Amino acid sequence: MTTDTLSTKDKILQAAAEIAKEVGPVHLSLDAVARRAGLSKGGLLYTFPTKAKLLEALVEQHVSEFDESLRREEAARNHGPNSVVLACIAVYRAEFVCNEPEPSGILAAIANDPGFLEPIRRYNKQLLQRMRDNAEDPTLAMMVFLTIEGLRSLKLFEMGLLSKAEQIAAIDRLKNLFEPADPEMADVPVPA
Amino acid sequence: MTTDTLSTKDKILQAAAEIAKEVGPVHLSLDAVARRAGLSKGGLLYTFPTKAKLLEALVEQHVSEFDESLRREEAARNHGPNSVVLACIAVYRAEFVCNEPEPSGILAAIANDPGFLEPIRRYNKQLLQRMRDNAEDPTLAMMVFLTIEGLRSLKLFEMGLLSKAEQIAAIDRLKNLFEPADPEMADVPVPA
DNA sequence: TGTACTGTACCGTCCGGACGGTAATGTCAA
DNA sequence: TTGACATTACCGTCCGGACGGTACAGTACA
Repeated sequence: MTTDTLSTKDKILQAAAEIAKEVGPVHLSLDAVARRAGLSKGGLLYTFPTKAKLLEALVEQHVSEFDESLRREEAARNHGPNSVVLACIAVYRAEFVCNEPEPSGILAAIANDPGFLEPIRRYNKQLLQRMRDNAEDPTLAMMVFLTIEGLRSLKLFEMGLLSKAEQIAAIDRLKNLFEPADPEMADVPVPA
Repeated sequence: MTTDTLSTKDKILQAAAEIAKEVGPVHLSLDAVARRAGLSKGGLLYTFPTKAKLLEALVEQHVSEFDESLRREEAARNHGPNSVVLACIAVYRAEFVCNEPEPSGILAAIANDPGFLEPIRRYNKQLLQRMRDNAEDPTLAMMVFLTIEGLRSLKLFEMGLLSKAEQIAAIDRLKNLFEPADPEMADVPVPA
């Protein structure tokens, strides 16, 4: 039951993200989503009673998926110093290596109603705080956050500026800023 | 005449960006833009014969404004080494200090038609190339590009994560990576 | 017997865009 | 310098279509 529901939900969510990406959030219609997801409009409205609920789910899905991965990576690092920053880098690296699709759904949600930014704002605020509190060099943590945000943005808008290798190199260089055993080296970047 | 025309155009462009920001790009209607810009729908359609043309102008305006500022800053640095990166940082810093509004218009354009990403993609590709070619440390140039992109993204989505002071500090720290007279220090960040 | 849909028909609203004006200003030739 | 026409910069109205959402009858599986 739950599995079936989730599966249908996921199909819808995926369809919505795809359509938003293809034709732009403005032209994301429930009819098109239903068609792509392989069910009727009635069925779609049965699962998500309004368009707003669908968009909300799109945002929720993305944030909670990221958070789950992050917590897992943090735990794997025993919540030690810099674990939040490193976990964040690891999650982004993984979702990048696994070729996860860009979250066009979020864009669609925001385009429909800027109010959907609020939960994301809240989450990011709290995340950045945790990154800094847990990092040995808070300023550097902020720089990492910004760089990842830059990579994310490039991905979100499908700018094909950097090759996969370049992006992974950037991520790994970021990681190296934190991982050297010698703490005095923590804010010295490795040479190119 | 021309001044009047430009003024009307600018009023429309500004109105469109404001509305997009307030109600979301999806709900950006020509009627609303006309109302906000203080003219009739007919007058609006006279200035921009289609909605697509309006959105195109929104994108064009933003890109060309940035490019003009950039070229100016580059020239001020006599096109010497690192001048592109430094100019880029300076432009972003200036438009940030001057409290320029976030370019919600671009979001609106993209939301209407992802095709509007293409010119931006092209511009960014060429910009990044120029940054690297002109920089003493191309990898570091890329990192700067990503960090600025991160700050941009934060601004675009109005995440109020970093205080003004923090953002300026981040920008200036970025600048310091390139500006020290001693070239051997070029990729060592100043301590926080 | 109910949960999870399908399929269809329909309603009200909104929107982009076309169109037909019009008033003010400019141009130019007789 | 005046009358004829052109251009610019708008106004107000209308329409076809799309979209979100409702309602409801039917169906298939468990």
